[in-house]
Amino acid sequence: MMSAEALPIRIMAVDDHPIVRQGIAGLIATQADMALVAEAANGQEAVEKFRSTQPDITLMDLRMAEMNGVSAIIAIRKEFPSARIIVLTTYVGDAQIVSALKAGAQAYLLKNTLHKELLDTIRAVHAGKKTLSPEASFQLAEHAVDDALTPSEVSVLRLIAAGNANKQIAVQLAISEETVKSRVKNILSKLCANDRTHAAMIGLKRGIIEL
Amino acid sequence: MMSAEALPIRIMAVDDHPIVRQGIAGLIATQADMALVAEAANGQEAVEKFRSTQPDITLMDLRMAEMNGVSAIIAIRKEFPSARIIVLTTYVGDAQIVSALKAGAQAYLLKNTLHKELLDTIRAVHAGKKTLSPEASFQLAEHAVDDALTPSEVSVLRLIAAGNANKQIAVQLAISEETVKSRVKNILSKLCANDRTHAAMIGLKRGIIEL
DNA sequence: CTCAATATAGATCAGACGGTCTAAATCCAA
DNA sequence: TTGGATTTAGACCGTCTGATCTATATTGAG
Repeated sequence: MMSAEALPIRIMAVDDHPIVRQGIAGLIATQADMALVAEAANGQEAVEKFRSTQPDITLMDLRMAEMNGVSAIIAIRKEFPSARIIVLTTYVGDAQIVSALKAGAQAYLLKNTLHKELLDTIRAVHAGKKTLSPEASFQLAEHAVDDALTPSEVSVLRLIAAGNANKQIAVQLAISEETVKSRVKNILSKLCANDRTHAAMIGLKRGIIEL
Repeated sequence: MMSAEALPIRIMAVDDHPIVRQGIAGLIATQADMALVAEAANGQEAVEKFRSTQPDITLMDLRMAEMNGVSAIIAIRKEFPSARIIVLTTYVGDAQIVSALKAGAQAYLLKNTLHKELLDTIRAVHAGKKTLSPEASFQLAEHAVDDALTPSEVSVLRLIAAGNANKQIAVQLAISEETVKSRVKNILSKLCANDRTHAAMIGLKRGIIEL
């Protein structure tokens, strides 16, 4: 039989904002069954700290300098396949949610989540469950699976957003202008965009490309 | 002569993320000369709470639902012209910084600010000084004053970003298509953009328009 | 292995876009 | 009130864009 004072859930917080880490630390401190054992300000640090402390649960932001959250999740789970990671971030679009879950995140929470929901999720994931916040699920449901852009379409979209004409894109990707046009056509169709500008904005909103 | 135990600096935190407010609360709690007297999750709440508590210093995020930070600053300073407000936000572009300062903010800090710098700024602003974080100053210095878009140019840029053609923009703004073209020309020139798509992205990056 | 999806490439064409030039009405500040 | 900025509007023109159509090579999944 387990002791009444079981081992606390060991947690690492990864976020580039000191204030957010402070907030997580304060929240965890009020919970008897949890302990904050590490903090990291970017993905690189997160991987190193994970190695040295091996927390039960990692709270991970996605937008960070040095190494973004998705890359950090991939790196950590490559070394520690059983790592349990909860993404805790502001709205970044359905494409980012998909990437994070594919990379091996167990849960996805938005930062405007209430304290109780965050604590519940930590305990649920520690117990082996997978969860998605209602908002995240909604974002995913909004877009059918088949409207995902192919990698080469994404590369074209990125160059469109940077202000390149089809001809310039063709040169940079070493393909013909006609091919670029084909991809643009597909992009507009998949994203339901009126024109290339609209497509770039939708790509941003959905997290397919970054600013 | 003042007592050794002077009145603490009364602070309000405005941010739509509970975790950030928790972080600010935790930080303030460690300082003997400060006290958190109010919290608000959006601009609307911020105005109401300001009325009832009249804090010495308000820490204000910019991106919030209901009422954004700039509107809240304007509303608060209309009623209380001596209100001292520190903007505490993630990078949102030079245009937003200008708006916030014009609205009457005394200081502008990025959320990746270290705790010490935030505390220093609170004390400095409470003592009547105005400060800008180095990053904010840099963002401002990057763009000359004369490359600011006029209000009508901004309205065109917003419609460009929404995926409208010049003809559609003309109808929506009740002006001729030639006029729209004139504005587009000015926008491209002022923002140093290759095309309308590039202009929309730059507008976003600089906080001239929102997603 | 086979089917479907993807990447590639081309022709054609109307319409949209962006550059250049001009110019009048309005409005605000010096 | 006078000059400067803004807003409005137009002509002209070459280029780019997006729609439609076709068609082959490659690749990955079943």
